Amino acid sequence: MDKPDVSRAQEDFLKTAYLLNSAGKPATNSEIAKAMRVSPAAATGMAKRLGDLGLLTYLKYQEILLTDKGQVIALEILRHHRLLELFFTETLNLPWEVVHQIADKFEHDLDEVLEDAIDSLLDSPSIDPHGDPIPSKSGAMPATSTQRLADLPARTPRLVTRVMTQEEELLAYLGSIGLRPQARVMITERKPFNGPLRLQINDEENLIGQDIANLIVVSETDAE
Amino acid sequence: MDKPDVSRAQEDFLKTAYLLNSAGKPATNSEIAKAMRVSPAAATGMAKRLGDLGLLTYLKYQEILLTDKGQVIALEILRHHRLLELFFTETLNLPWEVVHQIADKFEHDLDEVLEDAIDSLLDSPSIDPHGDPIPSKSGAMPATSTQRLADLPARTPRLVTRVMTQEEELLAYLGSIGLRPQARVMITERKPFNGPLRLQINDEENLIGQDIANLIVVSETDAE
DNA sequence: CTTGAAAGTTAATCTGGATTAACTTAGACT
DNA sequence: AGTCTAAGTTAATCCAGATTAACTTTCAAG
Repeated sequence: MDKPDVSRAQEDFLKTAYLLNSAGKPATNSEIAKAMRVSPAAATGMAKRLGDLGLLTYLKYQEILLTDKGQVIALEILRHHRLLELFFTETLNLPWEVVHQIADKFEHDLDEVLEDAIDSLLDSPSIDPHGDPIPSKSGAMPATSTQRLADLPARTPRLVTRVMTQEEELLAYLGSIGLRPQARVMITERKPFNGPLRLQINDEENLIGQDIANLIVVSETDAE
Repeated sequence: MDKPDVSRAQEDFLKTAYLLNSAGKPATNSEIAKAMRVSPAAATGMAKRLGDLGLLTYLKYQEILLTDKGQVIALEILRHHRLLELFFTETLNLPWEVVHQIADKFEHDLDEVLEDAIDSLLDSPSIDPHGDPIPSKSGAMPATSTQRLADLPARTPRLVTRVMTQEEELLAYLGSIGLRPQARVMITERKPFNGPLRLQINDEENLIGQDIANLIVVSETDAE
């Protein structure tokens, strides 16, 4: 198996395309350009290059689709990213709102020796500090719940499994009110017209808006 | 204080120049090019660019000299490198012969939050696993012994303080015979004409050649 | 004080990745 | 069907960093 030599910019592009797809959005040129904070023209150029490398299929004006080879690389980078996030929170007690940007830089340079050492230190983890699934070394993505807190009926106790944002200030806030993976949550009241939710978080009362509730993923079955 | 935005290649160049100097060699174009594994022409080009940035003084056909600003950057990178080496050996039990190449990649991306977290986890260490001094955050380089094992008189007990190679196989070998920082060493016999040395390493007998003995730095005073 | 090898520089060229500006295409809406 | 806007592409251009090939300097040794 030949592994084409891929630059960081290329890895980032593949990762971005993959993440858009897995968020249900099509990997269009403009979305990718926006996410990578480069001009649309730059994204077009990169798509062509990666198409030539056989890592994605690029057809003018069409959505970009990763090939198997491209997806393997995207998953590898994602695995690196999430392993690193967990590693840094575990070993250094760094708060969950800072590890994302750190991992973004290191993910491209994580060689296999280090990857394996981290994996075994952490006991082959399957989720990172935000609850995002960590692909296995073979490229399998662990299944995750799709139940959003925003869609949960009232008086249904659940566990938070995932918090789907990387915004630093927001994460800091959510952490401060205990809204993080493993927390027990239950909606006690829903205000009408998509109004705020009254919540119990580990037996503490709180109030959050729909936007935030939609970022919180909870377990699909009752909390024990 | 404005920090010019410096690329990895530029950081590597500055680091290389600094290391050559501190090994007593002049930072000449060819030495730098050789150490960085690029063509001499590439080194010339880089020297010009860094000269324009005010990070070194470049005069045609002359030895390269880092400016204060250039040295600050070199020391910062070196600090990152050595902190990372220590961090990875400590947290992951990685052997000392593998951490160098890993740190070479990560050193450019170590941001301050992470640097400080590592520094405090490790209790502001002043040497890395090879005994190389770790510059302080303010840029002070800890003093180190200059006594080479190769120059040590016989029957003089000392402690190994530093092992000056990054060659993987050699480090693995030296580690296997216990020749690493903190080991007690004493030369018991010197064969003539720069011949091999008979050594006691932590009370075990062994035999090494001059070349290797010259890479081993020992304490300047007797082992306790 | 010349000279020749080693060191260093310059010139031409390449590539990846980026930009802006101008043009083209797709697709929803009248 | 025609048209307007948003999305996408192309073209021209830039820069960093690299290469090879050809030239120039330096300096030690005769």
